[in-house]
Amino acid sequence: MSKTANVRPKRAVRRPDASAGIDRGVAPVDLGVLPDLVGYMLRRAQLAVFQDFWRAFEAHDIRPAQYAVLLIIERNPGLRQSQVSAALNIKRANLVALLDSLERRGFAKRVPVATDRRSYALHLTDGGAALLKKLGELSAAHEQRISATIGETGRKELLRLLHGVVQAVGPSTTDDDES
Amino acid sequence: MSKTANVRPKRAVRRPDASAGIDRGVAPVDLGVLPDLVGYMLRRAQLAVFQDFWRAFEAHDIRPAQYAVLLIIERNPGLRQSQVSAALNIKRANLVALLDSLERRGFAKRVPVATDRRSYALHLTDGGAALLKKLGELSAAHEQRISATIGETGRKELLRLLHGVVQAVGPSTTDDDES
DNA sequence: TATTGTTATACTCTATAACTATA
DNA sequence: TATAGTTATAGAGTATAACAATA
Repeated sequence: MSKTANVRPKRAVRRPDASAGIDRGVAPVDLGVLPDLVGYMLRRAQLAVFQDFWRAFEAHDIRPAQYAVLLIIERNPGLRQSQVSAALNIKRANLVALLDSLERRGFAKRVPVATDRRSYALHLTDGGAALLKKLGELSAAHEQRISATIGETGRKELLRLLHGVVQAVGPSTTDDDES
Repeated sequence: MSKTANVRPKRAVRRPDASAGIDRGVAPVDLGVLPDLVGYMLRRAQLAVFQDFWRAFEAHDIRPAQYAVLLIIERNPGLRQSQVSAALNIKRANLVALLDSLERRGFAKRVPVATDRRSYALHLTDGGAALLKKLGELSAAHEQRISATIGETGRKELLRLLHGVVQAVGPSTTDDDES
């Protein structure tokens, strides 16, 4: 342990006798090892990326989880709620309101299944398909904005590393299982 | 490394001959482009890593945000709450309860500042310093668990890419500002 | 008896406004 | 007037338990 990366010389907490802490710049706070902790940087990066995503999808009032659900329904027409729940790590109970919203807004629909009247087959509406077409463009631009900062090579490498972390460190929470 | 990645028995969704679909086993859900979206993978990775972190720090009942606050106080003794707030992207209002908890448990303390009676200088207690020493070991082991999956080189590279993303895509929300 | 979708509920995080006591 | 810390509150996101209908 204690590779103790860059030990910055602690910047004196300059504090004038009156007020005016620092001219007008950034806080002189030393983050220490935090920037070297994967968890900390993952959280910061996730917040940053989600913020860009949110801004891009704001006009359509679609959030990450909703986009993921739409995408998975598009790719797997007829999917059941429990399957979406398991695939995306969303509790069955929490998926209900999300789908209610998508259905109410005319993007997705629940179709009764003749062979199993407990469940519904999920499908996109024409409006939902059209929406996804537009969102796909916004998503591509969003990804490109990321590529613009770390390069497309860096983006691919980032994805590769994230997959490695996910697969090994936390193979997802086995989802929904309750009771 | 993935030691068999213990795949839960996951009762095969045994279902009559009705809707054939796919045989037993894992969910036959196609995630489509989701695994190629940085935002989606960042979220999955963050959840996975935080889960490992949580398990590691569980015995001490310390969560990521609390650990970050303790670290930053250790590195910058005498820091004001507003500075911690700005540095860690935690709203001033939300920092109060967090510090109350750390203070109540004897890990940190608020020391009145003679020159400005509105604010407090934050310091670790001896107990807090001792705790951090122990937590540092757990944190190092936690990072090593990540290195074990993508290699120490991969971990370093991951950190580099995450920094790139954070700096360019979202230089943090300028924090607390309200009103 | 087990599963699907559902409701109700609770707990954590985060966000905003407004208050106090200082400055 | 502006700022530091605080309070209260609201909103997401996520977690569990229990129920009805169905398998």
